[in-house]
Amino acid sequence: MRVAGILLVEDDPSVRTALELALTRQGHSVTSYATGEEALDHIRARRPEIAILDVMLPGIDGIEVCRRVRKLDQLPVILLTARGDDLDIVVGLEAGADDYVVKPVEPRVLDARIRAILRRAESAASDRITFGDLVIDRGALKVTLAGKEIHLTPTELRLLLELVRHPGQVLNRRYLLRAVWDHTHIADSRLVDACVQRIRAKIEPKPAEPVFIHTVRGFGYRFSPP
Amino acid sequence: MRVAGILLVEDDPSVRTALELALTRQGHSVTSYATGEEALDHIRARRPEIAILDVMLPGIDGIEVCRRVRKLDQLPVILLTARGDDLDIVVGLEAGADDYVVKPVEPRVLDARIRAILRRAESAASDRITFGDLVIDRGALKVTLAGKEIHLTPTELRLLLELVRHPGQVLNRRYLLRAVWDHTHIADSRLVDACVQRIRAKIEPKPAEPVFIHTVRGFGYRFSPP
DNA sequence: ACACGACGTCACAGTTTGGTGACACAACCC
DNA sequence: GGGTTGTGTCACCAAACTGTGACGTCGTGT
Repeated sequence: MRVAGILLVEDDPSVRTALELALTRQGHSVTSYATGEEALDHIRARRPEIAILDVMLPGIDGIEVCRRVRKLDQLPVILLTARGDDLDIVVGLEAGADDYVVKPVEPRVLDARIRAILRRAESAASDRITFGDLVIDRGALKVTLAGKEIHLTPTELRLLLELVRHPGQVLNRRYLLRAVWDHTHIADSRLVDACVQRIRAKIEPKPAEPVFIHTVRGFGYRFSPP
Repeated sequence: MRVAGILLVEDDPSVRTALELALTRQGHSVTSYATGEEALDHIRARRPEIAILDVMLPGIDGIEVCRRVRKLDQLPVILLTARGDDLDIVVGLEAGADDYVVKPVEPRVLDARIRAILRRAESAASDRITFGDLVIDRGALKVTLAGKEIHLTPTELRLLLELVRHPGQVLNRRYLLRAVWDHTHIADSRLVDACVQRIRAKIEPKPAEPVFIHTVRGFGYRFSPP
């Protein structure tokens, strides 16, 4: 369970409140701090979705916060600064930042950049993944197809999640047996096939021509979005 | 063996060559085009790691290329433009671009932004090798030729992968029989030949004049890119 | 030019593989 | 207990795959 939201770190109170207000208006939930120390505490405790860090901060500066964050997390980071010379940008991005934005910034632009970064980070980190009509919520353990909830049994769900964890990759039957079932299973069994078939019957519009779970004859199965 | 690199699309020849040179100097492998149509073909056929698209292009513009790319792939995209007004940026990012860079751009900065995006996209990257029009994805066990997926049977795929594992090397029939088939096979048979022939029929534009799998009379076969 | 061995080509039948539905059994819930 | 649900197994079938051998073609050395 994660608390969604933006972490904003900016020492100038007027800029801070202005940005906080603007981002809130764009529909984000924002928490803001004035120092890097507070920001690091917040990140450790609350796991925000993304951090927007001013580079010039008293104490630990934004670049350093970014470096430390990178060591412990994949948390997306946008660096924000008044200085826009090339060296600063290069240094900032090399510290692990995902984007580098020069102040003053139009709120709509910042919002668009936030969304662009979240969009990419989401596929890897989020609890909810979307493949066309198919939505898999790993947190709620729920699967919906075109808005309608699909009931999957525990085993089916585990198998589907295992396939989805490696999108586009072919997973062989032995691997799936180990990952989804207890490793105490005979190597040759139609168990995986039967389970795949049951999942298909539930999530594939035309089970005979699967769109999500593809058979790779002689090797195994591959989950790939349509 | 070549690894797919950066796709650059820019209609102004002088800017294009300048950027291509600069990026090559930074250690990237760059392919460049002047139009969106060519770019889309290239993407389908060669699966680059990242695309850098000028927004203002004759025919299909960069934004539209970006939109179409997003529909079929997770390919990272950087939009490049001379116009830097806010609305453009928002529209560009909402079309699915990962970053939006305003020209003129310092090569080091562009390089840093490329690396920042690749860093984040990397987690989803699978191991593909590209030989001209031929793309072999070892994770997905998929082979595509000029963007079209080629169906290979298990044995054909195993043989092709074995050949590709040693690009430029001549592999003799006995070795291939051991590696691809069970080692319990008679040494002399047309088996390898027949399988090579079947692969050629699928991946070689003119099977009679093979470009990928070459016969080395008296020794065996060699896979080498065109 | 000729012979010979190496390789390409092809069709086909036996085998393998995976889809499918049925079924038995265990677990679970009223 | 009686019904319901989930799960593993099996048998059967269609489709796909593959090895084989016969034959054609090509390259090479004499």
